[in-house]
Amino acid sequence: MAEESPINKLLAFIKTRVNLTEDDVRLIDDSFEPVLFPKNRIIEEQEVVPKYIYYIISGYLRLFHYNDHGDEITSHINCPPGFITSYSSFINQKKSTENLESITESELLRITKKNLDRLTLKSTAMKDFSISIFQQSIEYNENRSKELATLTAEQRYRKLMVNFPDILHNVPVAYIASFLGMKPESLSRIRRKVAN
Amino acid sequence: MAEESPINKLLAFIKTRVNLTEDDVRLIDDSFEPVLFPKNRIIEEQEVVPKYIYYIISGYLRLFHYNDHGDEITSHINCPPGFITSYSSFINQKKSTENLESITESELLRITKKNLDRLTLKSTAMKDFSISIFQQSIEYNENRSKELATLTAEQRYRKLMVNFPDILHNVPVAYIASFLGMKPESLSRIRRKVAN
DNA sequence: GTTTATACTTGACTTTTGTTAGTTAATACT
DNA sequence: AGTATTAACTAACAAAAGTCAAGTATAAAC
Repeated sequence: MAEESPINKLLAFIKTRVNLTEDDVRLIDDSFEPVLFPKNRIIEEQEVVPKYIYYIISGYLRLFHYNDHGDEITSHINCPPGFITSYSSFINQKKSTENLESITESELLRITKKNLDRLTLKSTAMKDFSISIFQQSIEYNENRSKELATLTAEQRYRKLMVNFPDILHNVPVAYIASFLGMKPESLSRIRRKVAN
Repeated sequence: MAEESPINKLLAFIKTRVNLTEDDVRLIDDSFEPVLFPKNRIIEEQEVVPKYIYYIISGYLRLFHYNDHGDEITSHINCPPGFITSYSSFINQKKSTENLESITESELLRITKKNLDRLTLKSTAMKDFSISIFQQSIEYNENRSKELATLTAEQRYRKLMVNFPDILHNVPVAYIASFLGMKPESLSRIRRKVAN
């Protein structure tokens, strides 16, 4: 029976989507590097080419940037199981407009673009898996756009609570408000209303 | 000197991103099919797997669906130069949640998923080009999410006018309002305000 | 443990956007 | 051309979300 190491968790996640040979498993094992970050650590910085894509073993992370007034805008929040990076910048290996930051202490598995390319060349299963991850990112953003365009602030909050009920215990409400496209004061009011 | 046929327009567009061999050109020529649609024609239907991705030679098109109240929600509007399809559904060849409709009379070049796969297998340039189109779609939706989350209705309208100044002469304001995530009455008010 | 700083909430008010209903303008039909 | 139909605009009001300025709770620092 497989030990619950970070790599085994990643392998289990990959196997929910594609079938892996023993060679695939060895390649994956060689390509990903485990890292641990304390809370509130900037992991990838804006104006810099993102070096890694990260699989989240534990912890909460976010992508954010500064708007014209110097306020932080949180564009993405994620937790296990899943990957996080500034996707379009990582794929194209061009400067990111976003910072990647750990919100809580985070156990991650990271891989460089170069090693991911090597991995997807050597393993057709991993090529399929990689494509599925980026397709999922397209779907995610199409859906996020749709929700922001059509739902009220309260409806967006309710959907988030259904999909990520634990987020409130781990992520500051100011980040959540920004991610949902509203002010912290508005989220506060909505939370009070929804609670009763 | 190249004639301004639909295929030559597409080739010119592709050449702005990748270099094409003579073989590539021949393959592309064989793979895309020119089609003409009158205005207000449903080209791909929701609940059906999208058959083609379309390169727009002329005309305006949109993606839309019906919400719980039966109202049309326009999630995307496009015009030349560029492609249009329900991306995530087309890539995965699964049922779309969106209708693709011509807003004005539209000249298009279409290609099936099967032929696109064949084309990208035979031509590395077209593989690179294809990837760049899907990467652009990721960037587009990331940016659209950001704008919907952070900009006011008026700011979103102003940005659209800067980027697509001709859209008002070709697309009903009701579609534009829906696309911008507001009601037609709000857009009407904003337009009057911005005009003065 | 007390203090300090930060995060979150609350209330009063303003601004923005949605709603409803009526009017005008544009388009389609015969 | 004249009528019917649909699209777009307007105005008055309601609801939602933002702003500003407190206050309270929570967590960090000493």
